[in-house]
Amino acid sequence: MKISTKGRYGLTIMIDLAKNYGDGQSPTSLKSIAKNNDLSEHYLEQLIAPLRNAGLVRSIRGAYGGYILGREPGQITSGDVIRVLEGPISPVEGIEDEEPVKRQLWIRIRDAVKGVLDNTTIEDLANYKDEGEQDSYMFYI
Amino acid sequence: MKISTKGRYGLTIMIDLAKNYGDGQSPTSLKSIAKNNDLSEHYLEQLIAPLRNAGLVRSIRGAYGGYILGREPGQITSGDVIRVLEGPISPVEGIEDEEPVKRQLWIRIRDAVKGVLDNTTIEDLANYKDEGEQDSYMFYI
DNA sequence: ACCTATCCTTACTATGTCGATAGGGATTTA
DNA sequence: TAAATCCCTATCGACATAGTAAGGATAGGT
Repeated sequence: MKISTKGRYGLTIMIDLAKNYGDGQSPTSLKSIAKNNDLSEHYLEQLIAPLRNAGLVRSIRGAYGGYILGREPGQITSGDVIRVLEGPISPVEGIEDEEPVKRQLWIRIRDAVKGVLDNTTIEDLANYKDEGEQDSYMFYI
Repeated sequence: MKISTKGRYGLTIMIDLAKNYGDGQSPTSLKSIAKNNDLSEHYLEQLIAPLRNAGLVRSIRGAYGGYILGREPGQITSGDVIRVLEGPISPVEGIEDEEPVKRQLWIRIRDAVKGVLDNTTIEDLANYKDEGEQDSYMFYI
């Protein structure tokens, strides 16, 4: 029941691109994103390929190339990113094959997660300001 | 982002035990549960061991033995079962290590899933009656 | 006392995914 | 034409999943 580094690094990429969005649209290189976040550039290349295929980012090749967001940060949700990199948002494979008793449980979970992911845009994440201590009590399981 | 067969079969076991709960407390054999649900008895043995260690089921050894729920079905949540078999409910490993921007997203997802799992008891699941067509439109991703 | 049903434990295996690393090719700007 | 960048395919070690295999321990029924 975990989101892997694919989805997590994918969000990292998208948030970085969102922060650079708009200032003359000069592309951001993967190298700088990798360095910024202390990640393997080579690994990020594999993650950004599906994001490009899905139209979530556009690429500019050649020297001084890089990536820019495919549309406004407010028009891309974290659900868009997670779905591309992790597959459908669902707590089980083949939810429709489950018997009704458990199916309704999986559907409730799925809809709860969708509710969060589809209502949080990349813009929301890029603009997030840490409000301080409001989450210090949050680490119960 | 999936719940594996461990958690799913674990719920299946608990629901079966809940259905037999109360009628003289005669234990239910794993064999019958396995047959009922067309699962490998041997595999279920491995899943029920942690459930027993956690006190969610009690075992009676010997001929005519089997398992009974460790407490009333209404006092056991699906979250109890999932946590025992799948580990902590959290969309990422080490949520507290994530930077605040993404951490708040993971926390929202975690709390949404917890809300469902911790408020659905085994009794709820065992008593579920299929209401018919109310979920025929539910298979969008 | 013995047989058998059941629980209990450990070991093994096949398959797939994760999280990269390796090595190079294609394209564009200066 | 050199350098920066995107692009593509292959490979790899570690780990988890979903079992199978083999047998031991316990207790009820006869």
